Amino acid sequence: MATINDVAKLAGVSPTTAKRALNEPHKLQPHTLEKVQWAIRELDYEPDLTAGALRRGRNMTVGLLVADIVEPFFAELAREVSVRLRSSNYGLLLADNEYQSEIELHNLRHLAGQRVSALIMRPSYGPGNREYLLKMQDKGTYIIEIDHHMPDSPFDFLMLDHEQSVRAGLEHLWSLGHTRIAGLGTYDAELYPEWRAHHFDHIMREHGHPVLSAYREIIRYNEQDAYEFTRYLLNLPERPTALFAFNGTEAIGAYRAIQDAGLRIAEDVSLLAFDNLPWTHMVSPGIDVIEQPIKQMGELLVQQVLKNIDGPRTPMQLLLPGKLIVRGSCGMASAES
Amino acid sequence: MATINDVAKLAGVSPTTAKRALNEPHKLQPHTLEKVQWAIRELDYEPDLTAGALRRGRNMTVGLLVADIVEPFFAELAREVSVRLRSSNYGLLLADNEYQSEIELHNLRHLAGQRVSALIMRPSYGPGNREYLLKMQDKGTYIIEIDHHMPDSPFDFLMLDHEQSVRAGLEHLWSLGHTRIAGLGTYDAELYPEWRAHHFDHIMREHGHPVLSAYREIIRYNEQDAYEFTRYLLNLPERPTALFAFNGTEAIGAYRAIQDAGLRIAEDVSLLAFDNLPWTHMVSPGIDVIEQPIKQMGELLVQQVLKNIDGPRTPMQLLLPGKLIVRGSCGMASAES
DNA sequence: TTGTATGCGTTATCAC
DNA sequence: GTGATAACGCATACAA
Repeated sequence: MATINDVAKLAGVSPTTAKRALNEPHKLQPHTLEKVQWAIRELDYEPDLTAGALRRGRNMTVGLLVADIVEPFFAELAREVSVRLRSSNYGLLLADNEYQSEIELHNLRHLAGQRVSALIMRPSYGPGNREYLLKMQDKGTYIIEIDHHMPDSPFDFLMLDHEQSVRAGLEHLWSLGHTRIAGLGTYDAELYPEWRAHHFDHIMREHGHPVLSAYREIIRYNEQDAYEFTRYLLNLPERPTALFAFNGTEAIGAYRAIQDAGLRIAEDVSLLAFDNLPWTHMVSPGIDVIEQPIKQMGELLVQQVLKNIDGPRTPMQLLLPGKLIVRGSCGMASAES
Repeated sequence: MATINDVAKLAGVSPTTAKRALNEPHKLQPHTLEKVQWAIRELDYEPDLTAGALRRGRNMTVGLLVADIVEPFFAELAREVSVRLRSSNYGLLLADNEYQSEIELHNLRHLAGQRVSALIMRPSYGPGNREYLLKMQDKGTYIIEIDHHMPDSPFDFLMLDHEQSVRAGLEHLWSLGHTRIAGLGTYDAELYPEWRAHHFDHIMREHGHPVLSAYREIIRYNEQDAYEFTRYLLNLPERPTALFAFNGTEAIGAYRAIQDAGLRIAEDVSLLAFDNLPWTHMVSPGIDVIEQPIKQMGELLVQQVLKNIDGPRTPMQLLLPGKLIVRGSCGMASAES
C-alpha cells in the first residue's frame, strides 16, 4: 500500500508537496504537479482515511442514527443522505436506537469513538443522552436532530411540521363530517412524547371534539400494537368513524385489523395515515396519506451538515410541511351510530 | 478528551497496563485493575477508534454495500446485520452501488480508505471491480458477497438458492396448470446477468415449455420497468396466464399494471413474486411469494465476518432455500386463450 | 505481572 | 513554491 511518502519519494518532492497536488493543485508549479500526479498514478496511491482521522480529530463520515432502518421513512432518508454525500467524499456510518436510549448510548459511543464529523439523529425518548451529545458537540461534532425534537433540546433540527400535518389531516376528516376520530396512540410526556399524538389531542379539543377517553391508550407505533388497538376500537359500542395512523407501520396494522373485522374502508370506517408508502396506492380504495418531503429533507440535511463540518455554525431549526394525498380511504361519516 | 495515557498516569501505571484493564483484565492483579478502572471512570475514558484503526490497519467497522437501501430486502438485511454487530463493538459503514460498477468503485475506495475490517457486498454487474476487491482482500479485508455471485468470482458468498426458489415457484404454477408463464425480465450475460431470470428460462425449457420469445425482454428490476413490461405482456394476443416477478419492487409494478388493465388477480392472470413484503398479505387476494430467510442470513453473515476478521479464514459458500408462501394470487390456468 | 519504546500515515506549523 | 518536523492515540514487540 503506497503512502504519500512513497509518492513523494518517487516524484522527488516532499510529502507536503505531494499532498498539495491533491488538495491545492493550483499552488504547485505545473511541472511539479505533473511529476506528482504521475507518481500517484504509478503507485495507485489512495489516502489512508484513518490516519487523517487521527490527525484531524474527525473522520470522513457522517453518522446517521435512525430509530429503525426498516421503517421506510428512515430507509428512504438514508438513501437520500447517502446519495448526496457521494459527491463530497464523506461516507455514512449507520446506527439505530429502536427508540431506546440505552441502545442509543451504545451506538453513540461508537460513533464518537470513530470521530464522525457530524451526526444526524432521531432522538430516543427522554433526556437520557443529552449530556453525552453535548460533549460530542463540544468536541466539534455537528449534531442535528430529525423527525423528533424536544423544545428544550439544544440541537439543530429538521423535521416534519407535525402540527400543520395533523391539522391538515383533521380538516380533511372534518370536511367529511367525522367527529368521532381515534388516533392510534396517545401522547404521554414521560412514556411516549410523540408530537403527532400530542397535536392530535390538542387540535381535536380546540375544535370542540375532545377525543373520547375510551379512544385514549398509550401504544407503540408498530404494526402489532396498532392492529390490536384498532381491533379494540372497532369493537367499542361508540366506535370511531375514522382512524388516524401516526406512521406508515401503524397504518399496516390498522388496515389489517379493519379487514379482519369484516369492515369496509371508507364506507364503514375511514383511514388516514402518515407516510406515503407504496402499498397505500395499491389497495383499493387507496389510502389517504400525509406525505413527508423526504428528498428535500435529505438535500437540506447534507447541505447543512457539510456546511457546518468546517466553517462556522449556521443554525437550522426547520419544520417542513407535510402534503395530504387523497385517494379514497376516507368517506363521509355515516349517520349510523 | 482523556487518552489511555491520562488514565495510566492517574492510576500510576503504564499505558500498556491501563489498556489491559480493558482488553485482558484477567491478566492484572486485582489491585492494579481496580486502580485503573477507577481512573477510567474518573476521566470518562473512551478509546479513540481512529488511532487504533491507524495502528492496526483496520477500523472497528464492517462495510455493508447494498444495491439500494430502499429495497426492503436490503433494509431488512442491514438491520439484522446492524443489530447483531451491536454485541461486538463493531459499527456499520453503509454504502450502495445502484447496480452500477462506477458508483460501486467510488464507494469501495471510501470503504478501503476507511480500512473496514470486513466487507459484505452485493456485487454490481460485470467484472469491473474484481481487481480492486482482490487488492482489498490481500490487504486483509474479509469479503463476502450477498444476493448475487458470479461462478468465477473468487469471494465467499451467502445468498438465496435462486435455482431452488425459482423451481419451487414454477412447480406451484405448473400444478395449477400454467404453461404460458412470463418472467419479468430476461437473463443477459452481459447486460443483466440475474440468476432468477436465468434459472427461470432454463427450468421452463427443461420442463418442456420454453418461454415464448414474445415474453422475452431485458428490463431492469424496478417498479416502472416492471409496470410497462407487464402492460405490454397483458396486451399480447397470446398473453401469459401467469407472471413471475423476480423481486418485491417488480411485484409492485406488475400488480398496478394488472389493476390498471382491468384484470383480476388469480382469475384473469396469476401473480407470483419474490420477497415477502408487508403489502403482499394486505391486498386481497394476498400475493403468493417466495420469502428469503433474511434473519438467518444476517446471523450467519455477522458470525462469519467476525470469525474471519481475526483468526484464520474459514470459507463460506452458502445457498439458503427460499420458502414459498401461498395466499391466493395464483389461480387455475383458465382455458380461454 | 508490568513497563518502555517505536511507528502507523497524515496534517499542520513553521521555516526556507 | 517547497520542505522539515512534530504530534495525533494507540497497539505491539520486547524488556524487565
